[in-house]
Amino acid sequence: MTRVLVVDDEPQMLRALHLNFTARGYDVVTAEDGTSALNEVAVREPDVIVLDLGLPDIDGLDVIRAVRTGSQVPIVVLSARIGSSDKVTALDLGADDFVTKPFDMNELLARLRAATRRAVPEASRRSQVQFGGTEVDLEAKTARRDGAAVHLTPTEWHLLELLLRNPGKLITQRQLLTALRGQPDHTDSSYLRIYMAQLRKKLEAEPGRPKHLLTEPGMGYRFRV
Amino acid sequence: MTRVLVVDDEPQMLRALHLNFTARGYDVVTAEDGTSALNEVAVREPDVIVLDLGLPDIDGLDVIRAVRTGSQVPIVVLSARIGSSDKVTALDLGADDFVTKPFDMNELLARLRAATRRAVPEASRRSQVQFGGTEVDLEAKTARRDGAAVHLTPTEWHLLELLLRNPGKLITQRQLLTALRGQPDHTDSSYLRIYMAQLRKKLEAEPGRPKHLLTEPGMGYRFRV
DNA sequence: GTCGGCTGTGAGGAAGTCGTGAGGACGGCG
DNA sequence: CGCCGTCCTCACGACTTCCTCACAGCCGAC
Repeated sequence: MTRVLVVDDEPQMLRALHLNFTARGYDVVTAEDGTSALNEVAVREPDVIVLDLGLPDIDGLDVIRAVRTGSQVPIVVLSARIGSSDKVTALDLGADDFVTKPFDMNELLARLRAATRRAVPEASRRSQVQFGGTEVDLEAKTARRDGAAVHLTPTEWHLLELLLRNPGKLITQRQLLTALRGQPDHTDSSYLRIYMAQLRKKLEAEPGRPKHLLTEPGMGYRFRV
Repeated sequence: MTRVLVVDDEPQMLRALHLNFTARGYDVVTAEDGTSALNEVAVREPDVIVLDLGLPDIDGLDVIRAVRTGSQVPIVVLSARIGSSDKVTALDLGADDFVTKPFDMNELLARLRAATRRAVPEASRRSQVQFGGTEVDLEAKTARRDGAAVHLTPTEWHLLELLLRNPGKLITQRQLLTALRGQPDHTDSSYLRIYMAQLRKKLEAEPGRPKHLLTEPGMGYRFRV
């Protein structure tokens, strides 16, 4: 379910949006000022933000700036300010769309759909990945094999995350070594080999015949769903 | 340079947009009807489209639909139709933004920047090449022939990448040999021949009669789309 | 027609890479 | 101080990939 964070200081507007969005099947989170909005962004990780520019504590434009320093979540600005300079500024700060009050609810909903649709596909962000009989939560740093909890070391997590965050994509040995250790000095891949072996032993049904953590001889490794 | 395709049937509006976009450093391509618009999309591969809904031949909404069947290029709709139902339809068909005439040029430019900014980075789009029944993703290092995954060795990837990154261009044997091995000492082309043969066997419909990985006798090889 | 150069194809040994087991080095913790 | 988990190196069989060689087919030159 898509989670939308609605930020507006007018309780009436907040209620109206909450009602409409909930009716359309969104999971709604609300905030009445910039501080709590930024907090909700960090804690609840919404899939899209509807943001009013006129907030009591922080200026809406600064909220956009703050959100964009750490997230690519789509932001639809909703504001009574009709000056085009505000629109331009908001959009250039990283907002995805700008709707002026008063607005048509159907149009807002359509723009919301457009904003979430073109967002980075959830798959590449999603922290929970499943393959074979294995479940991995990159966020919570938990892994299960056939329901049983599996323990992974920090290096194993690092390696696994690189592969799972790029499903289907080949990650070269150089990339992996550079990420795991500081420098890519070692062209020696023996280091990678033992860690891949450990991951396979812990996560693959048949470690000797991996079906998801694949080797590309002479190049690197790849995660296949 | 960002290439923008402007589609509008009013010559005056077309001129105004052309002028403004060019002044802002865009590479502008224009079309006055839906047919030529679709043609330009295919031929010029714009990075963003500004589309007027009122076209003489095809309905603007159908243009959106047609573009979206083969491309993810951002579309900013520009229209005099102010009914919210058109907005909703356009956005749900895959348009990225909707601006009603009359509009503020600065706002349009800002929305254009927003649309291009959040688009899929160029690198990951350009790295996918298709020809015949073959799909190649140079970034992810994946290849498919009639939907089935095909495995390529490092040398094969190297050779294929050289050719695909220079579509239509002749690559001499010397260039290829220098790239694959360290030194161009060997003028012997037998080495290249076996690798070209492997690529054709894996990627061409009829390896004996290649249609895309072509030989230029005495010179080198060439990739034709 | 014949010849020489170039290309496509098959086979096979050489070289490099990978998976695996064993084991030492280091640091945190009781 | 000893224990334990983690990091990291080394060595060896198995496997993939690289690269050479030899030969047949095609094409233009003469």
